Amino acid sequence: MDNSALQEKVKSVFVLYLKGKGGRCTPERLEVLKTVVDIPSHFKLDTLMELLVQKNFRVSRTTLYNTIYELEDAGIVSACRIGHDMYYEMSFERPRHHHQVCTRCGRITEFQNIELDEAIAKAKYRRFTMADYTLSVYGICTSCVTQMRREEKKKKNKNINKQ
Amino acid sequence: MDNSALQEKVKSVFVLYLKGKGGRCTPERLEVLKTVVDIPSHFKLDTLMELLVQKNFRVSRTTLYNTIYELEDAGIVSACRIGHDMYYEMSFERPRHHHQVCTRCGRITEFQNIELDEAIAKAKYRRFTMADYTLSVYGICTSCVTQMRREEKKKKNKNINKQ
DNA sequence: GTCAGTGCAAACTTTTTGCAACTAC
DNA sequence: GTAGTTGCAAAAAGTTTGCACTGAC
Repeated sequence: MDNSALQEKVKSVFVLYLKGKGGRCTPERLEVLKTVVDIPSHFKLDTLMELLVQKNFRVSRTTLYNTIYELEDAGIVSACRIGHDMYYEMSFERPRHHHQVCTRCGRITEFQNIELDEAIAKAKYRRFTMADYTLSVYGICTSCVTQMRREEKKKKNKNINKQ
Repeated sequence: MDNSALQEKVKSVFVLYLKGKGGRCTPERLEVLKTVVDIPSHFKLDTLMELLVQKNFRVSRTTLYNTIYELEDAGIVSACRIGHDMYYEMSFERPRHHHQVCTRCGRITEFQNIELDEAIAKAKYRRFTMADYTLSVYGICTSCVTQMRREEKKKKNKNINKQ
């Protein structure tokens, strides 16, 4: 599906959702949605704000929060806490994925793993019916490992020179 | 291991950690640690504050944050975001577990699942070395399901009486 | 015309920071 | 004695709320 087709589809879902609850299709909501759909992965509310400013579309923080919550409710956007920050991302028709957080550089990347998803879906829960889940994995990304090795080498060389 | 043995063990770990980095064993830190060890599961910083107040032990918020961060660093406490709130829990010598969050009543319970842990440990990650992870499962707990059914029944009965 | 939605400012919550006084070592 | 810690108060960051005005229906 190309971007404009996705845009249309998501928009119609949101419009239907709004109609269903007696909500209104304001230009703010539609523009926020459009911007969100164009973001390829997770984003902070601040980033979304900036993107809208870049488009010369002024929205208040209040409306941004309001709209994001509506989008969550409509099942188009999902929220997740990573570390100390709140991130959002379009979840509509995106395959499920998880987040890898590098505890050194802070970069957050995504990975998919169907076996894992199945294991979580099949797991037995205590007096509980699972509907959704978030998995965040913490560790070190390979580029940080490389960098750390390089730094260590430098340190060792310095020590040798000192002796 | 009974509670006082655990208390001793955890304390010695913390003291060693503090010595190792040239930190100091202040009465505040030791009392916070003792209180944390006595909490059976996850807690908010505010709850910890209240428990200390109940003990007539005055600590400032600043010190509480400071100490919790030290405890995290020492590997005694781990932090996790659930929904909009930050929780802490003693992780020292506790088996790994995950959180089930009921999206209706907000109650957070724990569950263990070794197969899941193994699946996560064995999973292939993209340019990344996994060190730790958090899994939060969202859904409805059985007591909420029961309550919802009861309410639905009541509603139906009302409608029948109206007709 | 009506009522939901918007934007602003202010409030609120949680966490961080600067600094003087204190105290563990 | 001295450096790490504490507690306060203020600042900062993120989110929510009250309210008058606006505009989608």
